Amino acid sequence: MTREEYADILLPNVKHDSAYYEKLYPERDLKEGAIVTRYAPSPTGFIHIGALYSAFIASKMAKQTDGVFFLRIEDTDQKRTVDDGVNKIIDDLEKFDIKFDEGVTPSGDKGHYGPYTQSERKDIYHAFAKKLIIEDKAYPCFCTEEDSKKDKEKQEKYKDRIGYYGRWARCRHLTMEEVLEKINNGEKYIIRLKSNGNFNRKFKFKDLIKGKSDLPENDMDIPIIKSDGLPTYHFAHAVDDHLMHTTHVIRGDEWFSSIPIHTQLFVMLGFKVPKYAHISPLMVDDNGTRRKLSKRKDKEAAISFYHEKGIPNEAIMLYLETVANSNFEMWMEQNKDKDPNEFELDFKKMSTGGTLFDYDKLINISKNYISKLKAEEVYDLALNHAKIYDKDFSLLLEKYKDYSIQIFNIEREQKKPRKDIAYFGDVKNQMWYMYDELFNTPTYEWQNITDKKEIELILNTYLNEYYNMDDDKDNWFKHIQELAEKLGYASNMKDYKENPNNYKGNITDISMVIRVALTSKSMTPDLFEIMRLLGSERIKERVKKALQS
RNA sequence: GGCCUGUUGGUGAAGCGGUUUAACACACAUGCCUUUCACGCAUGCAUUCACGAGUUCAAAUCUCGUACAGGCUACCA
Repeated sequence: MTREEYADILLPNVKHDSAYYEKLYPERDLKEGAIVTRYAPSPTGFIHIGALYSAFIASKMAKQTDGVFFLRIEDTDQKRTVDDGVNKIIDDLEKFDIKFDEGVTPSGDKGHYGPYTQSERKDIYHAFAKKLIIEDKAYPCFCTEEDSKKDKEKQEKYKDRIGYYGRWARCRHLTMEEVLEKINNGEKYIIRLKSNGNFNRKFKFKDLIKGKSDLPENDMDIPIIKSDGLPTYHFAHAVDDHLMHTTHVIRGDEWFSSIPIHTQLFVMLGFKVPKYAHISPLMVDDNGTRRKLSKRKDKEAAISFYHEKGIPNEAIMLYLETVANSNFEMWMEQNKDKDPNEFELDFKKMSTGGTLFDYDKLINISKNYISKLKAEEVYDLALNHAKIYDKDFSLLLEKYKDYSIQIFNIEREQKKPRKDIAYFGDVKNQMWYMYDELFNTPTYEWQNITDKKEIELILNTYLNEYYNMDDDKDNWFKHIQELAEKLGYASNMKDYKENPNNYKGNITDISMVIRVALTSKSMTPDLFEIMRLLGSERIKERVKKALQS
């Protein structure tokens, strides 16, 4: 029996041979230096921030070199795949403006290097596995789970390296006849690589991010085709990235230790080894120790967490970019007029250790981002957020649209805008008192002056003698100063600081009484603007209300 | 257990053999400015780069050992 016939029995019904597929996927016609890379998730549900991070880096690298970025779905583990998982991934990434040049889309594949879903490429993997069998670089293995468990126990006992290799690779030396007999008996099998590596020999490897290192050769006869006929990750990676002409494999650093397997697979298959860039993971502090951000344990791993808070997607991207390349922030500072997209990411500037996910920093970036938006943009975004997470508040925003925009415009759209909205979930908390519907039973935060009589005196004197709704800001302030003087308060801080004993208090006390009476809060944006928006009717009403409380 | 990788302040980091008294940003603290808060401005916050030894005229930067942390060690990706 020839090896071809033998391979046919092991992997029957393969329509084409590997040469056929090699021809089907020709070299890409791209300019020098163009990066062809991919995002290759398993469809296991929502996308988390770590995945978003690597998808972003990969997409940006392709874009800035006029390369190709494609989406490949790695669904070779059928137990883990989730219904509609693919659409969720595409949806999520779209929100962050990450788009694919080719690959899986909701309406089918796009591009000439498909299919882009691994479960649809079974015939292709089998063609290449057959090639390996014919060349005596792969063989069937009939070991059961029981067998490998026993071997593992022995290996542990004798302190031997754990795994299926060398003398432990018992099916490696089965003769063709023995194999055929087992198949006739109906025994199940997988296909394993016949490794030619020597664990005690090292080879030099250069990762684009991690730099140079010496790695031991792989000597494990790793599975390449599972008993369900689907390939393992390693094998699919080699076949797909070769056929799809991926130039750079950009992925999470948990794959780094599989490099010996992957380079070996490429070489044994006769493929050119691609360049690798292993991204270090985002970490969290878990009671003093750091660990990788976990989809299951950490609420901040889910994209929905930020969505719920109302942190703009753009701010998240800005944050991820500063984590990716720490010189990004400085670049932004020096190129204020430029689009952040013009910044070029550099593998060499990516950190090699795990980065602690810094929520404070994200908030700061978000705050700065929102402060630069126009009032109307803030209104739209706040409304969108409220529509989902605070229906009642969204109704108010819609009912008083112009009024709300004016509130958002206080101390905004100027050189040094107010930075008080960190995320849209916080908007109501900052401006609820501007809506009568929400100003029902406020708790007044009186400061310094708490004596009811004094408060009453200040407010009444102000309303009766100094308040003029038509005042501009200068006159308005002048009137407050006059009020202060009349009641024995210092009208400017300098005088007060020189002789504090000459006064009952100072102008800040007077303003505070008015501020708290009108809003109940001691911290608000500019009082003059607030009063202008409230209007004289409501000012009078609110003063009355405050005095009754 | 084995094999890799990493370790610069509260955090992210820059620096990678000599003008570095270790950039910059976040956080924190104080002061100034301001009718409050915020903004802005100023100042402070690592005498030292996990620890130990070595190489060198010179080390955060090179070498080795130790400790700690992370990853991999599946017919999961």
